[in-house]
Amino acid sequence: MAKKKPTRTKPRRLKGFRDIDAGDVLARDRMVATIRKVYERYGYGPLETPALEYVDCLGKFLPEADQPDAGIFAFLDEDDVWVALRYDLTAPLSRYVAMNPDLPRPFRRYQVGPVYRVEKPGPGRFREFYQFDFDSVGTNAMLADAECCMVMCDALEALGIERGDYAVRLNDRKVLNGVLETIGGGKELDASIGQNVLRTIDKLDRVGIDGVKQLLGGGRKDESGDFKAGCQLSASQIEVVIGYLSAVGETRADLCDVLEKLVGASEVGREGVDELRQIDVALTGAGYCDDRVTIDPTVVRGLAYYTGPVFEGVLTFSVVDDAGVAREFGSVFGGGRYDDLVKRFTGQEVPATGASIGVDRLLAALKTLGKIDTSPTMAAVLVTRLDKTLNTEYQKMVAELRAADINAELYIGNQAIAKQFKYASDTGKTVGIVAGSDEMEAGEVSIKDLRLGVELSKEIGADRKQWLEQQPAQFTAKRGGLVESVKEVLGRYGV
RNA sequence: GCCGGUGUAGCUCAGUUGGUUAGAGCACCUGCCUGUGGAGCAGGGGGUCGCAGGUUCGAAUCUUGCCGCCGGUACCA
Repeated sequence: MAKKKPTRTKPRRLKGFRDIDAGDVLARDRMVATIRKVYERYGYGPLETPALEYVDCLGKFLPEADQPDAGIFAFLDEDDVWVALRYDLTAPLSRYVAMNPDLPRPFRRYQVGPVYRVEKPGPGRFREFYQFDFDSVGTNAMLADAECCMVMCDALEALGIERGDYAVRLNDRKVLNGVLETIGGGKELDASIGQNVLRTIDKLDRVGIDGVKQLLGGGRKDESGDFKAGCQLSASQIEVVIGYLSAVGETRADLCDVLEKLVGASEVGREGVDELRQIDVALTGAGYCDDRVTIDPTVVRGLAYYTGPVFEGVLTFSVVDDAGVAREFGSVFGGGRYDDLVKRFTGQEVPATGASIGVDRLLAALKTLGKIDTSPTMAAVLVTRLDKTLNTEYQKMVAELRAADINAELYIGNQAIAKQFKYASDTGKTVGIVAGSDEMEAGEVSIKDLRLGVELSKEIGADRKQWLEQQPAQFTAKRGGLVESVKEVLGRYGV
């Protein structure tokens, strides 16, 4: 008879979710700390809201279907009410503002945390990911939007990304809408067609200008032979859109002049251009010129809730993708003005504007640039336990080191000394301390430079015995000089 | 969601036209070496061949369905 198999639980992880190891957590914390300082320098303060919200407050409840929108993680709570994990930090912010009408306005806050979406995971794309937002609620002044652009610039520069390696690109949804009005012949274009046109413009960087032309018209067949139906615009309408997308100007102000002509008689269009002009003036006044912030008619930023200016921070240096093609790293910041978000709670217009960092993407960028420390270990010193009857003494040693603000770990496993050194090595320690009866009698400790040791070990030949006797990376110190000696070794590596 | 690829040990992969007990390298563990990380040598653990069904005397291999992963596409607050 076959042995009965124990039923074991298979370790599994939810699709699109990640375990984040020490190096990445620490790197992310360092990055977040740097950005937080920039936000605070502008006067933004922190806010935390819960990960779970009532679905209707997130604005994703479908009353007809009597259930939440697909695309969010939702469940019925114990009272049979739909509850969901937040899918961004902006919806909770508007809920918070609506619940706290006495907040001084403009209300300015930053928030960092994980958000959740039920989407197909892809490269660099997860179902749980971090966002880091800052927003100003309660002002319709374009100064606020201009400031968002400045904050993005400052944050990227604070992270060590050099001017020229990034750009903030600015546009205005009202200008986009003005163009749609124009091709509608003065009348409002059918909403779904308008959406489709915006979606198509959003694809510009992937399908190119010719692809956009095809998608605006009859449709497009891609490399795989897949056919995608187009927006069915007329040739003259397409021309207007393409003309708009190709608009250029020497400066932001020049481009505004060009855009003004393109939107023609459209009132929203003119309004949008006027907003861009105000932002330009504010930015120029603050010294943020065209080398950092440009107006880019191709920026759409999804179909979201944006009502006015939209902007994105992109990294312009190129990276080689998996296919071996060099391409721009892409967008790491995105944001814009959303004037209608609080209204659904209070009925009052509460103008707001802000931006959000894709934390994971930006972190990936910093890693490829080598601009972030990803060293995983927190510990610097391992005190080994050669002789288990000396535990008290070992504990004194780590206590002394810790009191001197040195990260010190006492080996708490049960392995022999050889394994202890391997452990020290595997966990990235810089210094190993050994003290057996020999040392104790002499009032000494042995201190080993583990990093030097690993270098020297490369030269060991067959003569292991001699190597062991000499221990060139090791020296003895007076027991009383423990802290000082450890500091000396750590100092060699700037730890 | 749709299209394509793929799934064998912790990792990277072999596994010939279906045929004994499924292999290698790396990693891991033990010993040589009970006071020192590497190398070497010797040994060891670890796989219901993604899951379920079908064909067959016999399936990792052929077949169907499902799932996961990777890539593209759609969507993207």
